[in-house]
Amino acid sequence: MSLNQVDRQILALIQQDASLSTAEIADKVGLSQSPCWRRIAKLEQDGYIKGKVALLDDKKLGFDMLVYANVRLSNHGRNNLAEFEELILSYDEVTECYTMAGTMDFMLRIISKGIDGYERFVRDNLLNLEYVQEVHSNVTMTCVKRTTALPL
Amino acid sequence: MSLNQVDRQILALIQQDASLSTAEIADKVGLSQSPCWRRIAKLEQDGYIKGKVALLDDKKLGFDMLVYANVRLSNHGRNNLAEFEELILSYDEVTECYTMAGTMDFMLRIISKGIDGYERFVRDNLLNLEYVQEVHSNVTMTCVKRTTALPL
DNA sequence: TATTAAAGAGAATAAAATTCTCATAATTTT
DNA sequence: AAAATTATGAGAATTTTATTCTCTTTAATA
Repeated sequence: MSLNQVDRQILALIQQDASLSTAEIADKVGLSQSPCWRRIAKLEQDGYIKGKVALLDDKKLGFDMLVYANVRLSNHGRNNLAEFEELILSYDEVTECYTMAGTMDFMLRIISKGIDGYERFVRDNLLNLEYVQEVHSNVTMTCVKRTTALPL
Repeated sequence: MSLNQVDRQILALIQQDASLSTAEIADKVGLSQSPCWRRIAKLEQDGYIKGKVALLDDKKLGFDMLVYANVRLSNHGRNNLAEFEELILSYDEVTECYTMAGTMDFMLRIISKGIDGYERFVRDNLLNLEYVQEVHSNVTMTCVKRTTALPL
């Protein structure tokens, strides 16, 4: 099952604004409402659309600290990767986590309230773990751009 | 204007799933539909909710390459920050961009199709610029976690 | 060329969003 | 403390949107 041009257009639209009505979308892509609706339903069914979410204003809610932290585990820790990853999933402050090519590190995106909030998180939840060998914090200053949209 | 417990609950819910109906949300937070709707409307009005978007499956759409690139500008480039940032905004492959504390670098989150897609992007759009001094690519391997939700 | 499968249009229905009116509780003012 | 104002909730009414259905057209296949 593959996507045609209209499908891509639909995806491009709703990844920017999921509050568009199917009628509006239909209009923009040159379809009538019901087939447009069916396409969207199919895109969800087939898993192209993972979900719809509201994006909140982090600054306004007090989250003024955004840090990308590189975490290096000890040899011992590498045998408990599953455990570490479970923990990461449970920490709401960690909004993203990747393993990196080259190094044996994890990169974490950590959002918190103030430097103190960040320090508390790192101390209590990362340095805490015996198998965490090193945490290197890369603090962001200004957000120039941030979008969830893919370059379709 | 400040948020009460119910407002926070509402935000916590819709940042996870924006397809919930106001009736469902109302139910979960212990309100009836209309006041719940009004709260949500106010949260939008007041800017706590920046928007609603559909999250797409990047892998499924062919975006299998995710890189965090550190970009260092020359002295000359630092006098054209505005121009550089404008460009960044125009590149759909760059989904995030921050200036970093400490260094005078930018950190870019770049999503593309394959190594070749990435290389093409960097060559054509970054190395291209005379005032870009250095691009350091940090390639991600596995995505352990990724959410847009704030730790409310 | 006949036949089947995909995909679109438009109308009908169901569900949800939005608005309105009224009641209650909290807060402020006198 | 009483009166008045404001904020917030409930429920019904209305409008809009999502969803389903039927029919037609187009495209693909035998």
